[in-house]
Amino acid sequence: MSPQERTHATIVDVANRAGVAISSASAALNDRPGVSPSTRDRIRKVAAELGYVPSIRGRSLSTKRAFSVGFVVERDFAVLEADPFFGAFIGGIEETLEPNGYALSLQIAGSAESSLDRQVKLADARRVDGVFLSEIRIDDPRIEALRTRGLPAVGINPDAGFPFPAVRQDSAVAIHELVQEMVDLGHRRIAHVMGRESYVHTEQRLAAWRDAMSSAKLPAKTVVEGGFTYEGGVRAADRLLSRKQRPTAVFCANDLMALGFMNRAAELGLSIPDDISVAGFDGISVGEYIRPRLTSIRTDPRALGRESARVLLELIDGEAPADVEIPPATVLSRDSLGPAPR
Amino acid sequence: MSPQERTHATIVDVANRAGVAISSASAALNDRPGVSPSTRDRIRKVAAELGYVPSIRGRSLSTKRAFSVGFVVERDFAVLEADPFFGAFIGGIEETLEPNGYALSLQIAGSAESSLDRQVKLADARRVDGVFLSEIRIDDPRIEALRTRGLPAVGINPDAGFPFPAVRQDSAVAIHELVQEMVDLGHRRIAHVMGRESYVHTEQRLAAWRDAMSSAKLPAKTVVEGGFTYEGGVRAADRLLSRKQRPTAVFCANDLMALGFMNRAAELGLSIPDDISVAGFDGISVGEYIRPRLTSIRTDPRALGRESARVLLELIDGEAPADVEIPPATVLSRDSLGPAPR
DNA sequence: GCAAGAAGCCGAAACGTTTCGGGCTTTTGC
DNA sequence: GCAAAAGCCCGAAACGTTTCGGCTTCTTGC
Repeated sequence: MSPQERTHATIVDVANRAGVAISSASAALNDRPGVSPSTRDRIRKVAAELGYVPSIRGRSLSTKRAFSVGFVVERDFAVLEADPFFGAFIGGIEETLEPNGYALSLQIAGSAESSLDRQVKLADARRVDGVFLSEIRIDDPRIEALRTRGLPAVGINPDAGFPFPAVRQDSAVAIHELVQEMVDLGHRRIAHVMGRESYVHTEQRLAAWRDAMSSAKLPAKTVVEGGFTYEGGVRAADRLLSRKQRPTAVFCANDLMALGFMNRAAELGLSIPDDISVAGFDGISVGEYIRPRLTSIRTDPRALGRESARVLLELIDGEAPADVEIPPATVLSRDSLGPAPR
Repeated sequence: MSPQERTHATIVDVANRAGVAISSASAALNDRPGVSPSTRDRIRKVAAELGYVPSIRGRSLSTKRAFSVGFVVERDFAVLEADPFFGAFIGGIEETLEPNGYALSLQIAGSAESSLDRQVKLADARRVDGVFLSEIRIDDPRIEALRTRGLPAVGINPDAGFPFPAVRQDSAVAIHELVQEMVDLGHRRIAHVMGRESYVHTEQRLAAWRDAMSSAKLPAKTVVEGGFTYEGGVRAADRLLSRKQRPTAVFCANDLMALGFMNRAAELGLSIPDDISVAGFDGISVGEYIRPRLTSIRTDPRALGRESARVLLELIDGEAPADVEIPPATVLSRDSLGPAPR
């Protein structure tokens, strides 16, 4: 069986059958002026009869548009697997893309280099009209690559000075609230398990925690890196809980690390939240399913996806969209936070 | 900023600069015969200088190929979020697609109707050369839609009689082993929490469980539906554990339901695995992170993706690939299985 | 009743590639 | 030394759209 045995009706077929020029058919079908109501109807009817659907290929070539946008996910498979951001974000993107006749070209890259490479290939082959930039690193090389190519891009939670339009969801306020909640519960030694180094969102969460600590007049010294993985959380627990003056509360930069931390703490004989309080970030559904249920910070990846796509489409249309700020993340209070032990 | 301000080098530019005809440039760059080594080199050099990358658009139109395949995911967001299949499967697809110059067009559909609709649109607009068919339903309408359109497709774990090439991973053997393990531990009343009705994989797992039970000469009567969701698992626990003669072991058709079941059982004062044994299906990483760790059945969505893409590409190339069977799923023994209470 | 304008329609070019048939030149075989 | 074959290269058509300038025909305003 050949790849395309059944041949599709083209606009030429429609035009012929309706007895008009191709240009008239095109105008009629695209709601452009210059064709009388009666011919327009006739053309429409013929098109429907023939089951005509415009070929995105011809259209692409002619309009110099791919009608497709790209998203290169750069994440370890291990992390990806337990990551809610991914699916929800894409779902949000789709909400905007679909009604606009756009499709999403998704790629998964294992490493940063390959991620850059893939992004570049998408752009150079003119496969996409624009891309989403997520999981942004400090001095991310993708930014420069995109810039020299003049490819429209939108950043998800980038830092200040980002050269493309951005969509952001503030989480600093929620982190402040969370820390304040800990303080109100009597905690004074509050540690942070930070994410993978050199990621912008790692820094953002770290900075917010630091600010919150200093607002509470507490030292923001106790930080260990957990790399956003479960195992990182386990290691962090080992490191933090072996200290003489161990923290009584821990804020982990994502839920996966919080899970690892909790499990290791339990293995070490500590009870949560009686002996130690733990909070995560992301609000993944699994946090609801474990015991104690994980207190976290709820973000809205779906809205982030929806808005990013909207901004990207505007950018592709030649507009100059302003940055978008969606409603801030909120504290998701559950059971892993308790009063500080005395 | 216009969508395409920087203009890419085309094959015409290459041909002009190299002083040859376009057809020669094309032949040279595509390793086709009919051009001397020296001119070939010259053309290649010029192409490199100009940073020439063939436009997928022009190529698509000319070759009648999209160089892109489609995958429409039809799943509730709630399920999607905690689902490992998705990310790993796509990762596997990519492993095959990327070296072959193909891209993946991903869509997420909330409902079955919309899923069909999206699939059809992808096909009719000639956006893709083929599609993956996953989460197949009994009498899935997508099959017919694909058939009438003559669009290449490959099925993931379809049932017998599926009209397109298929890639399968057997799980019946593993389910047999799992049930046998339960029997060996003294269990006699073993229940099944099945997935969402009318899905092929729901039936497959149910049938395997039934077979295993009958091999062990046990009645395969106790079945409740859990719809593949966490809440379904919770409800299943309510239903099964309120019986006078409650089961001592439960096999859930996915891990998410097993999680719900375990949590509800714990809430009802039952201890796992002392009072009741629980097993899931999928082997999601979260199963490792909860206590007790969830015994499950490990599948290999990554390999499934990799092989499906391989088969799909062959099919697109006009070959007639045979069905592929990847190594079977295995039992992932952890802590949620124990001896039957007496 | 007539010039000017508008409306409706058409033909052709353009987008970037591949492919095919056909000339020209060089090599080969005898 | 000559015909045949091979090798190299070229021009043009085709893929399916959109778009633009121009040609008719109709309407309008006076």
